[in-house]
Amino acid sequence: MTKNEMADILNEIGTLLELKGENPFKVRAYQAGARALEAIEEADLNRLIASDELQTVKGIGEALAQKIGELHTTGRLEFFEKLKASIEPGLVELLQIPGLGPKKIRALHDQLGVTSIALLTTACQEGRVADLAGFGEKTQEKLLTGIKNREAYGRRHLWWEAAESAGPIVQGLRALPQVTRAEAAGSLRRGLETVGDLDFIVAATDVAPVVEWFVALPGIKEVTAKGETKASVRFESGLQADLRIVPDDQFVFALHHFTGSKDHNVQLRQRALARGLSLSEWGLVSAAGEGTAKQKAEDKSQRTKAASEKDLFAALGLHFIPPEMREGLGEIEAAERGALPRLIEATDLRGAFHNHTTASDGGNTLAEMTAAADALGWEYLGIADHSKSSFQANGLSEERLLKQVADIRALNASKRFKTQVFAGVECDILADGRLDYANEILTQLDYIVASVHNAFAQDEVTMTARIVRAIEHPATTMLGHATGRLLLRREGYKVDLGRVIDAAIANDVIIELNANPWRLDLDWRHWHKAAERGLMCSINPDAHETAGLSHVRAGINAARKAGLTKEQVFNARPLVKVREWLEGRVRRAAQTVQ
DNA sequence: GCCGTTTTCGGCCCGACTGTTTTCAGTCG
Repeated sequence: MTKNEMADILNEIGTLLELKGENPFKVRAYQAGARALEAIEEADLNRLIASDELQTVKGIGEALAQKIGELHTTGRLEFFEKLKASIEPGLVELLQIPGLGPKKIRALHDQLGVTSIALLTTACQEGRVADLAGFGEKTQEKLLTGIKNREAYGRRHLWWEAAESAGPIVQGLRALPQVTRAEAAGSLRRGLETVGDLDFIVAATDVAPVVEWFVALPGIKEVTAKGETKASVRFESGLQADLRIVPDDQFVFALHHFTGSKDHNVQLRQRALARGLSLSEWGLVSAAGEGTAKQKAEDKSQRTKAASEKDLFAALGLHFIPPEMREGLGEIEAAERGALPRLIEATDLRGAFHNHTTASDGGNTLAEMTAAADALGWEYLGIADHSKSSFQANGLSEERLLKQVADIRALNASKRFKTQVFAGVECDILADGRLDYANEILTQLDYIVASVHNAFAQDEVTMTARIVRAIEHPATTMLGHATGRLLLRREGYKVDLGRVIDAAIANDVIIELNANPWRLDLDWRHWHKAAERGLMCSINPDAHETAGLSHVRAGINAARKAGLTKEQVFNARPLVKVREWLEGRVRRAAQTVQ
């Protein structure tokens, strides 16, 4: 059983205990244990279990260590199976309905015998829910609506699409006369690959007109909350947006609060408490004395001053933590040690590889793509059209590929653009791990992106061996989209990424961080440790048209979440260095294959 | 269930909003 499967079980235990009405802190302990488990490297985990040291991991105590050990050795957990058997399975899905938590679900179950969404629907329609204590007509109606819209409401949205929706709203808010500052916060600001809802934090001199403007935005389907400091709306698209309004001198605290993940915020508040301080979205105040943190924060003299988030972190003895890193994955400890990396920035990129043209399935010609890269100020652009086996994508025959290489050489010689074009190919990794062209073709190119485009259903051992074989090919420069996943649409193929990463490091092969907003593959969660071990990253837009070049922005988000520096990203290097490195690879490949 | 530079027991982040209530519980983030 893999560690992620074990973590899933711990999370499920948490959910089941919650439904049983268990102590919420116990529930949280299981969830925290699951996260702690996920953060351990597979190899370290085996060692920790073998040496009986799992309890040294923060968040895992005696009980969890025993349970993880049982799962690891037997693949089963008796406690879990008994727990599962003791709860109606239909109750778990009731948690998905907005407005229903464990307490209300228990009331519905105990008093009305509700054990599924179907039975709840009937009970609502017959008016029996409204008669329960703590429920009413409105609740009953809300539950019916929630059931009806469950699918659309529960859906997450691509970061890219959420950012496109949020941009105009932030601009509109900033243009209001009452607004002094406005930012989008939440997972959007953290650059997470998918976003659940939008959060807007606004500093304003007068609240009401801002709220009225917000709830009248075009495309709003319903206003779900409207109070003195916040409003919530839901758009036709299913996307929900929350607006929070604060006085200007409390803006920093609110922005921080609604940016951090739940874990990050909990950890930071615990840190504050350990220092005798209490942190909330309203301010950082002394934890001593009467009154809530909010009440104290209303008194300026009691509130720690913070003109920026940097001041807020400094008041807690921390270096500034960039928004992308605020996931509660160890960034606070790193910030305390002053060990946070200097993250790569969008302006560090000097070019990009893995871009398509009309020669295969792209929408723009070689010249148009180059002109677009030139307009972005890029020093170089790598073209990598599909190879011959990708028939569905109009993959290039040897003849067409060599023609394109000649076209690229001619374009460079013409000096029509400042941007230098590298001739490459996105070469299919065939089902047995061979590349899609003979060596004498491959060695005429500047670089090769090797990618899997078929036989996704291979088992993990076969797929891993296939990809490793492609990595070991001397002509391979980089590995394309390592898992083939499409966010919110398709799981990646099964592959042992640890072995793939080891092979890439051993063979000096780059792995791409495919920046297409649907892919973001290899996932940022794998990058930090891999890069520390020497894996080189390339942020590749996989552009199929000129506009697609801008997708590197999404890749930068992911790289920053992973804590990557510009030194760890190949296409942050200047042209001369890149050319030198690629030429060295080609020379070596030519010698090896002869 | 976890954890400890006040604690091995008694805490565990903090606040807004809604709906159902006449002072608060439940849910949500």
